[in-house]
Amino acid sequence: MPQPTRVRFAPSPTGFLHVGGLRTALYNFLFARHNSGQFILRIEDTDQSRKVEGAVENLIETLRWAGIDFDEGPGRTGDFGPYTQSERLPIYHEHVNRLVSGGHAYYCFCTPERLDQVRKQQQAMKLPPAYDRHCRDLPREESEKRHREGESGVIRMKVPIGGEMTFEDIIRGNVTIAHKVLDDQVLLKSDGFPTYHLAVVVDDHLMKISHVIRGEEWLPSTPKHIMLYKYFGWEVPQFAHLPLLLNPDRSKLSKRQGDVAVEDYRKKGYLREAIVNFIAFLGWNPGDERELFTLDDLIRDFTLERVGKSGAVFNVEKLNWLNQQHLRLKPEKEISALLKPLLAEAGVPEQSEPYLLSVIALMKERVTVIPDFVDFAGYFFSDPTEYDEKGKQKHWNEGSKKALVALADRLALVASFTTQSIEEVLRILAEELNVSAGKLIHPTRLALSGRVVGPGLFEMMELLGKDTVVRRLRRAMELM
RNA sequence: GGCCCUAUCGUCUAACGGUUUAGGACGUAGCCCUCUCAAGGCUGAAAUACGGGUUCGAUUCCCGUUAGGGCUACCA
Repeated sequence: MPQPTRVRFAPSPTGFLHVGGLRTALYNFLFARHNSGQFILRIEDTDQSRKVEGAVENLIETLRWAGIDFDEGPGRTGDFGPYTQSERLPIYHEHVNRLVSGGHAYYCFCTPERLDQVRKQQQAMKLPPAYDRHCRDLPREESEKRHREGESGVIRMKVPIGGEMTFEDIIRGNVTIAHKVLDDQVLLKSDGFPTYHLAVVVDDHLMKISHVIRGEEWLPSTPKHIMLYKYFGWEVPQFAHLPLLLNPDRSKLSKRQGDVAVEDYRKKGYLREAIVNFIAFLGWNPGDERELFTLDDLIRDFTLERVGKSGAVFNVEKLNWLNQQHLRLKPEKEISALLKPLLAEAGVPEQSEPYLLSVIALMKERVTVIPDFVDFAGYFFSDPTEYDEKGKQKHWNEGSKKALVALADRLALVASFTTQSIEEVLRILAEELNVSAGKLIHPTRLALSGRVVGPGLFEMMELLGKDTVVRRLRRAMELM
């Protein structure tokens, strides 16, 4: 009977969800769904000093926004809770004590000052910094006594002095690390909290995690984790270490070189579909030439075998393109729902739904993110007050003004104000005036929208309606 | 410094020893379409880091060099 697939995303609540974190969460989620397994959210808040208020709620909300829902986790029932590490302290104490009794871990009473001094000496001697194992061979009775008497200290794991460890990573194959480069890692801090290394192993085992899918930064410490599994006598899960996400200069993706919080992209008006699609492709591909994927498509096709090994640069240009693609696929009604709050915020009076839908239909192939509708299509909601300077120089002169006066007069008489009839009126006028249609089209667009770019003029005019068109045409005479 | 990982167009990537004049996408250049801008279509420039092996044959396997990244905390 094969083990059921159970994976987890285990962030620490130190701020906003990072795009790298989102990708780790996404891959875990996709892997779980693809294999009909469970996806668990666990909060790793063992560092009291780095805790950020509201970070957990923010994290969950961002995952929810992205469409990544978890089966077990904080605020959800599950058989393996609690899912927040700070609520599991007794579990870690019990387990670390087992390690001490078994001779696999020991009390260490070295002060931070001594540790610091040792490190400095090692550095001065150009030795690799590591704990000098000062307390490793303290007699058990002595250390138990000192502990009982309340002496402050930590518990460290005992790493074998010689030998090496080889483990298999689904993405990277065999990785070998010599025991001698491994430190006697602290497992339990003096504040009674476990370190990541203890907590992750205990929880992954207790929560029956089958595959540990996490960032590459954990690769060097994986041997310590495996060692702990062995010390406990537990079965070791499978590991998959994901390549890192990079800045354009190929350093680890960070603030300062652009936005790294998923929330930032959300605020900029990127679609969740585009973000998810884009993030998924940073390190994974389906093996063929398809690029447009919905979350369901990803679930269907995602496998760890097709995840790459090398870091991927987060390239906004491609995200923009993907966002455009998803925007085109998205029903106008949904775009409208996303757009309305932005319009309200910009002070645009409430529009009727059919009108808004028509504006979206006309503009959606010309925008990259949702706020572009507000920035580029404001003239659909109010008369222009400014006119493009270059456009004025190019298209606005006595001739065009005169022509537009005539155009306004004729349009005012049109009974059925449709794209076709408007175009007919304009082209006939152009012919009569013996000028090219462009000589009327460009100044008309300028007068109606204040801009030199935009959707097809006749469609735009139909949508604006006769009254508005005639009014703006006449108004432009005075304003320009 | 030590250890580990990685290395195909500017970027994301395909190729799992031969079907390859190394394919696609973004971006970029040009053309077409056209009332502008987009969208769309077509065309172009653009890569196997370097050096050794192994092999009849290496982008693909091995070694080294170089470069980049990660780790090296009582942070995760």
